[in-house]
Amino acid sequence: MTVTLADVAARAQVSPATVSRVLNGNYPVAASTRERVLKAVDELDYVLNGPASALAAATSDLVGILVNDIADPFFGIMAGAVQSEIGGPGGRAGGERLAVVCNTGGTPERELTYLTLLQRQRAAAVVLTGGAMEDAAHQAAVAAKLRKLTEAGTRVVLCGRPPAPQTGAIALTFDNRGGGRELTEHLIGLGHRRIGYIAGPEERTTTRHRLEGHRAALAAHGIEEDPRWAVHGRYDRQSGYEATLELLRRDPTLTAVVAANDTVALGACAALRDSGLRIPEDVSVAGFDDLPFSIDAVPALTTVRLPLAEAGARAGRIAMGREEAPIGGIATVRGELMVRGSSGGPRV
Amino acid sequence: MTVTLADVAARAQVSPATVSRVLNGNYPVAASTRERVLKAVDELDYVLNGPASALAAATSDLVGILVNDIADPFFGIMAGAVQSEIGGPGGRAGGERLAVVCNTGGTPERELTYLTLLQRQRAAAVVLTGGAMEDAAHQAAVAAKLRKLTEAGTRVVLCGRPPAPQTGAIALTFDNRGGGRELTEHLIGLGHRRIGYIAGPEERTTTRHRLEGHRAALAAHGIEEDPRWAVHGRYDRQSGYEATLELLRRDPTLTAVVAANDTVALGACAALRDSGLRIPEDVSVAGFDDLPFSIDAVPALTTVRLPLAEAGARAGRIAMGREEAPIGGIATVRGELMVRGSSGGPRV
DNA sequence: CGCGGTACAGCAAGCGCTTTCTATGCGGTA
DNA sequence: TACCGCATAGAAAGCGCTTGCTGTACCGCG
Repeated sequence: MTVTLADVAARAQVSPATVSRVLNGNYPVAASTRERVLKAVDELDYVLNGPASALAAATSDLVGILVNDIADPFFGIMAGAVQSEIGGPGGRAGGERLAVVCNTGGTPERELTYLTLLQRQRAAAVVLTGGAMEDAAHQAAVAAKLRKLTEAGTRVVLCGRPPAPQTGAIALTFDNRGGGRELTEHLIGLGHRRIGYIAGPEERTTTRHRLEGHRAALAAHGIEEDPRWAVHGRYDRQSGYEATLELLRRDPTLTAVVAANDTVALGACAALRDSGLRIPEDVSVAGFDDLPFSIDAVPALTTVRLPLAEAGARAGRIAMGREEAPIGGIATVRGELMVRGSSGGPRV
Repeated sequence: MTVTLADVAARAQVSPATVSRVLNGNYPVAASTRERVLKAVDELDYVLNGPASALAAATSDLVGILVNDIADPFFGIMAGAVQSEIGGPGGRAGGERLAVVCNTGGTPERELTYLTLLQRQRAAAVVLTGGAMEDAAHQAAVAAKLRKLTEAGTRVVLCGRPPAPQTGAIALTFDNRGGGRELTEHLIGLGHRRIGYIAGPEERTTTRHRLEGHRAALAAHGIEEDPRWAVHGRYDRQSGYEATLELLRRDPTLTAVVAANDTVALGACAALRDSGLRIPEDVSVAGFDDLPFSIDAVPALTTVRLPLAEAGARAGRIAMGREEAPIGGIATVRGELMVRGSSGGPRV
């Protein structure tokens, strides 16, 4: 039925061992033999049995990439960058690796299940992207899982996620707090004092850090935050739209709105326009991430650029052992303030 | 070192066979025995060895999803939908499947390599998304690969791709031609006669079909197309920007520009604005796909909505054998014209 | 009381590959 | 010429799991 190593061996008149060695290329094989084997492989159209090989060699060429939402470019960009570095087809590395992109939907259970599934597949490495859940029980469970993975020799890299101490995981953390602070300071510098904030889901680290940065900026400038100025929502456009209307209802005198990310900011812009407000003349808007479409918003979005592709690529290289891990296993990746048309001085 | 089935068996005082059966649940096991086994599994923190199990059972729980560009929401949305249906964690199906999202970058070699890699892993199913390359040699190679896969029992589904006859693959094809035609007819109906077209890469089926639809509309209305009105580019924003400038240079009297997709349309909008032209008063713009951000463009983009999530979900169900394949193995998925602010009557 | 049937549980043979250890042949050196 | 070592190929023992087949109780029934 299906052709096996043994078939190839028979055809090439060598032992299965020799065929295996030709295919893996980590043992001396005479050139003439090698050619004979390769010819047989070609003629029989032989394809290695991955599971069998993984079992025998106790290694696998699978690399897991966990993302919260694969339809969101924020994750897509990182995942693509990781994949380009792990040496899949077209990658730079030697062996061919299969990237397994897992969509957790941001739910703890699926995150754990995928981690187990990857552990079951004996994945060579795992990259977790995006913010973590703040639920203590879940964090402990994930940490335990990560520890198991690293102990079993799987390299674990966190990309855009807070460090997971005692797990052996390498962390490339985004400086969400610093970026958030810089962004709000920019608005304050423009003269804004009444600034609304549309935060992401409460239980996410990313949400909390960005909000903390925002508040730090307010505090640093002696601005007391009105509790009405902050709303929590999801990381999507509709949430931004609704939250903005809510914000406007609570305090129509706001002169600026900071969104949890660019997608939310787009929703905010739509809500403002639909409310008859001009951007930035009446209300300034700012986002976070600098996703590709942000520059095409009208006016172009002021935001904090996160080097998603670079971070993802680095995470991929570290996962493959092709780049040294940062000292202490933790590196902070900074964002860059991008001032564009959506922010301006407040109306007088 | 690592705990195996045998360890669990020993601890539960049963044979390995019994443990396996408890875990797979496809053979009667007394409730008391089952509990003892599960307790042992829990206590030992046992995780099944995927490769070993796949080898022994000659099946795998991997499902491959090929996309051209994972950072592009067009593919991300489809991939996410497929994944939600294949019964991974959170999915509806029973067994837990691992979705393997492979980023081909739109290159033939990587597409083939990934297909081989999936074949090697004995994937349970493979879903190919997005347009195909029109290179004859490559198409033949892919067709051969697909045939091998289906022959080996792997279900193959094409989502948003032309059918691959004689391969056993099920095709869910987007009606790009019909959508393109409808879109251009809308513009013609508004009074436009001088319409520029920014096509995608030449060798893609998607590109060709959309362009054919456009031309069919022109022909149907007796409009002779000026060769200067069409430019080819990539499916990205920058390409749209540059192509639009080129179009404007070639014929400044154009009253409308149709883009290969929404992303390209966004670039076109930017180029028009930077050229001092108003949308749609001076030039109308239209896109294709109706990606989430299209409604947030200013003015909102007139486009053809493709039911990406629905198609992806259906592809996933078919791949899992949970939905019957369409008769003849081919189904056409139609787009829906979305008329929004970016298109209006031509300037007089 | 004996027998067929049912409901479990175990044995053991692989699944297709990798890899250690062992064999063989040959050239070079003393 | 005899011996040693190197280069290369093969034999065979698993890797950890699944599953067909073979027990072995125990039940109910005639």
